[in-house]
Amino acid sequence: MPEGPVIRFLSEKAQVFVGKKVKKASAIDDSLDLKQLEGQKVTEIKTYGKQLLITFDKITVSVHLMLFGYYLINGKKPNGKLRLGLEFDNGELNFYASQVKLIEEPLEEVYDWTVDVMSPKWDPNAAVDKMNKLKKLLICDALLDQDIFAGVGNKIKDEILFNAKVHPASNIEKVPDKKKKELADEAASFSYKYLGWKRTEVQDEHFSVHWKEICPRDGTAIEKPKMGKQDRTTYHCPKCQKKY
DNA sequence: GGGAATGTTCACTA
DNA sequence: CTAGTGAACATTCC
Repeated sequence: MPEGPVIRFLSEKAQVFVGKKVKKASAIDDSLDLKQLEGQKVTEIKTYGKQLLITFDKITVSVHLMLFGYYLINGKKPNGKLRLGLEFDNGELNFYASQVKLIEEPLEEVYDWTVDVMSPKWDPNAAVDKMNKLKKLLICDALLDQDIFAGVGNKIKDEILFNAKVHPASNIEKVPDKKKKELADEAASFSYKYLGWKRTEVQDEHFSVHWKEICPRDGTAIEKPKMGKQDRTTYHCPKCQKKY
């Protein structure tokens, strides 16, 4: 479920709970003091990268879906392990297999929205500068770095590189700055496109390389080796994506 | 049963 | 101290 645009989509659907008071807050375990949320009014629901932030007067709940997380609005999974369940007068919001945290510090101290590719504050030039500091790493690692491209995930990474015709195993130092800027811009524009597809309930038919077998540009067989620092599956066309 | 897959953090080693 | 490695967690599907 969980790349930036998917979380943004969830956030849009969850806006119906903004301004509502939590009737009941619960979870399968009591590692978090969720009782303090009961009776509190939701002030905002927004995202930072792949995290959903539900803010209250003095506290924020952050939910990260990690790899397997999922949510249900106005529904419960029969045997699911509830990681966070919030009940309101007009419905409920339930999370499973997620990482839930309570944040008491002001959000501006915790998050830098210039790093979030879907934020109005997103700064692609700063991203280029940060990529240059990674030097010896591969470009595919840079795109997954949440301190540079918050919200970009493994699937989006593949699509960005394909659209910019850059080979994932390219050396960061060798990729020209102009091309890096193109990647940064593509990170944002692809994320918004992805969000648009989510809104029309279309799933992944719009992807060009990820999970594909043949390059839509030249018919070459797509390769998908594990690559980079994190050894992630990386779909790419060995022919039309240039290796720097 | 085994192995993957949209992700991240932390303990441990060299 | 730092960089790198491996484990851990969690779920569903084939």
